[in-house]
Amino acid sequence: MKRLPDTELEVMKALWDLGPDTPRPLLEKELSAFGWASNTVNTYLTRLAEKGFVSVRRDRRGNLYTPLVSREDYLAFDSRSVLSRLYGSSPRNFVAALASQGLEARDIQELRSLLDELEEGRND
Amino acid sequence: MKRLPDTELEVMKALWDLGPDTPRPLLEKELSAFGWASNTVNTYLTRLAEKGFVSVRRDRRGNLYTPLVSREDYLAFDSRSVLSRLYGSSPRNFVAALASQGLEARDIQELRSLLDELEEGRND
DNA sequence: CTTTTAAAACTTCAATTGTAGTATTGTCTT
DNA sequence: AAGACAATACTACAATTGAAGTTTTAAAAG
Repeated sequence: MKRLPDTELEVMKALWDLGPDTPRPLLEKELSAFGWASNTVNTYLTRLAEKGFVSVRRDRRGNLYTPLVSREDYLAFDSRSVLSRLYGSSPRNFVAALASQGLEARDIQELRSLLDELEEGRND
Repeated sequence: MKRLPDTELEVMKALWDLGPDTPRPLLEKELSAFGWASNTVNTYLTRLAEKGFVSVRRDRRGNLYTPLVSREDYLAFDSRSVLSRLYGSSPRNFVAALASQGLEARDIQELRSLLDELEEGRND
């Protein structure tokens, strides 16, 4: 797997939200906030297809796009990659970097309950 | 602040480890594992200087390089940037993505004690 | 003071990314 | 079937990145 550039990632996020066999108009609507020309979205989709991240299926009225890499798989890859690049592969270091600018109480609570869940699973 | 490309980041990491006024030979030794030509390191340093990430001081025997952005500041920026790009700005989501591939018990312990420290600070 | 030479500056080059224009094609209308 | 039109494909182009070659500079050796 390879890290995707920011723009292609935004397209993937839209596709993950919209599910398989997304028609182009729907996708463009989802991405409208970026203000990209229609051709621009086209380019990103082509590149994602070349990289094996989406499949394209031809339909009478237009193409249908489907993500070939799941959000979960990409995030698993990306999060590890981030961690090793700058944080010595230590999750603690990453959260500490975040916390240096202050963390919301809610974020801390969420983390804590996630850790609880993780340890639950471990003790089965 | 702006995210740095991978190679320039490696140079910054070396400079952060070596401290201010690092002479070139020392820096290159630190980076030797990458197998870059000496000229290549030069290029990266020039770019980092243009971007305002390092300062260069001329000395009789050669240049001395000093990081202008601290590791702490860069990590604080980078960690937030990562979080917002893909994790809905939720630290929990990031750690959950990591955990989907399994987390070491030690990592969980470290996170937990970090959270404890963070809440200590908060209750002063 | 000239020569050598190591360091640093400047130049180059291909691949990737951000962005969109032009060309083509396939479908719907008449 | 011919034309209109919209959707897709192909081409373009500047900026950035990864990498290193060539030129200049300035210090050390004679």
